[in-house]
Amino acid sequence: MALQEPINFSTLQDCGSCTIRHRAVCSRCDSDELVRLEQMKYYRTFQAGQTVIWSGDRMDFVASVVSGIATLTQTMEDGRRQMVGLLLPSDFVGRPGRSTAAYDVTATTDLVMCCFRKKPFEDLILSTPHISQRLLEMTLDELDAAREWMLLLGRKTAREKIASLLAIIARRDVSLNPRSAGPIVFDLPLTREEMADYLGLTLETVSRQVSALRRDGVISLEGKRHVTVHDFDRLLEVAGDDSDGGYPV
Amino acid sequence: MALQEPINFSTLQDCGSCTIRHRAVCSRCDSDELVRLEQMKYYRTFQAGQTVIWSGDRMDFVASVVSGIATLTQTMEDGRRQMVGLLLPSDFVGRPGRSTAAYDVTATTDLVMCCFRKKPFEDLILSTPHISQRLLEMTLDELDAAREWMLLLGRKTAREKIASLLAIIARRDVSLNPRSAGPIVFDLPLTREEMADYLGLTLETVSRQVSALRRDGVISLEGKRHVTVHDFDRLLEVAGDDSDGGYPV
DNA sequence: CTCCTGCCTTGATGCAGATCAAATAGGAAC
DNA sequence: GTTCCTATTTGATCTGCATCAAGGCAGGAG
Repeated sequence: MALQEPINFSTLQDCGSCTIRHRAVCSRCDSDELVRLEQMKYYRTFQAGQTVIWSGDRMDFVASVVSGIATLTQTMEDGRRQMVGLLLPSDFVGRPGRSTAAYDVTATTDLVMCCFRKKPFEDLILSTPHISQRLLEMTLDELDAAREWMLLLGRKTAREKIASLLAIIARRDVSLNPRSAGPIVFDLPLTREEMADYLGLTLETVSRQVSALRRDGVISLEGKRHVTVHDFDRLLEVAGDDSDGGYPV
Repeated sequence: MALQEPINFSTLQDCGSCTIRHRAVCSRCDSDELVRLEQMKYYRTFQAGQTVIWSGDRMDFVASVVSGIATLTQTMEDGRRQMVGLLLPSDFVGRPGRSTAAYDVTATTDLVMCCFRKKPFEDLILSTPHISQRLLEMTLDELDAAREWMLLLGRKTAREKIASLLAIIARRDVSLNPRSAGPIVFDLPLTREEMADYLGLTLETVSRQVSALRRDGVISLEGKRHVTVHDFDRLLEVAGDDSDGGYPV
């Protein structure tokens, strides 16, 4: 994989100019609260493919994803794997009050995380409602996302699953790089195998269904990762979602 | 189903003697906070099979399940259904800051809920960290449960799914009626169809796999609902869970 | 008592996706 | 350029669960 881009840590140090400032767990903090957070924070970087932490390992920090993408996966004894979360910039990792990791956390792209030592962070949220309220809101959002994913895993066909995943990635991409109209273009941040682990499929089925969506004109592919969605409503229709589910925002 | 048992509302009115006092969203409240909650609370009862609220409907309350069992389900346009949550006594329903229900909520047994009008409740949690902290903790637990369910839906076989569901119900039953050792006995609170909706299966497959577990001696059945688990570790093994996943507590 | 009705079981068959196997494409190292 | 090496595609076959179709059973109404 590519070498890691150099990180400008001097820029990172300043919460006020942080790229996830307005969306992360700290988004509601006032300047006093930010000062306290800045004192306990530190950055960690991981290269694509590296494991951040293994399920069951001692975990003495919590963190926000600053840039890059990480995954949460569960593994059964015989090796079956299920991804249970996709962590994007501003998403939160770890659980106050828990001492070990519940899932494997892996960097799928180069990754920068803003970490807080767990004990000071736990103390801080007891006295800082702005943080715990935001954390509650983010956790409720994750719970909704997990439940939407349960519908996908339990009831959707392979074709619908692939289309749903593409729609989620496309929606996120538009929210980061808004454009007025026209086709949505993005790079898949996941390998076929990672997509399979997320969707409860095999990588062969993923590959076949991606090819089928290309054949049917729902998407175009350049190379294996670069995707063009010509008609987002069509994609949502194929995904089995209510087509009034809202344009990507 | 049976007629609803009479509810003794005079007993219910008093938070101090409430059966879910120590586990619900109010568990950390001091007596002053309970007084404020008592002023805004009211009880609602539902008969088995009744719908509490439909997805998309306006929802101007949040609530705790006091007794009975409710389900959260999502439905696709063509009728495919997936249960995304099982609500047991002390579980919380609804989301502060959201005005409509995100899921269908249905009573599968006779049900008593302790409801709080949403606006006063939202105001209260802003000033009552005991409630919002407990709510965060409960939401994080639900998120963990949802993620465990994602592994089940995405990667487990039908047989493992059934065994997993039985293990969850058995575990809950032991936690409510602890007994030192010996077989675990309980009644299934769900029909075969509800089990299928929870597990991402058809009701026929559920029926077949329950019969198979009976044939193999993993469980015994009297009638269709009364289950005996002779060896909990054996059940966990069939469920594909780490056998050290902890004895029911 | 008999007849419903809702819930459940069991059997026969079909198919979506898994599994097994092989070929191809695109980088990176040399 | 050649040689690996990994990710991906594609093909052939298998299988677990869905689907379609009959009954069976228990409880309530008459």
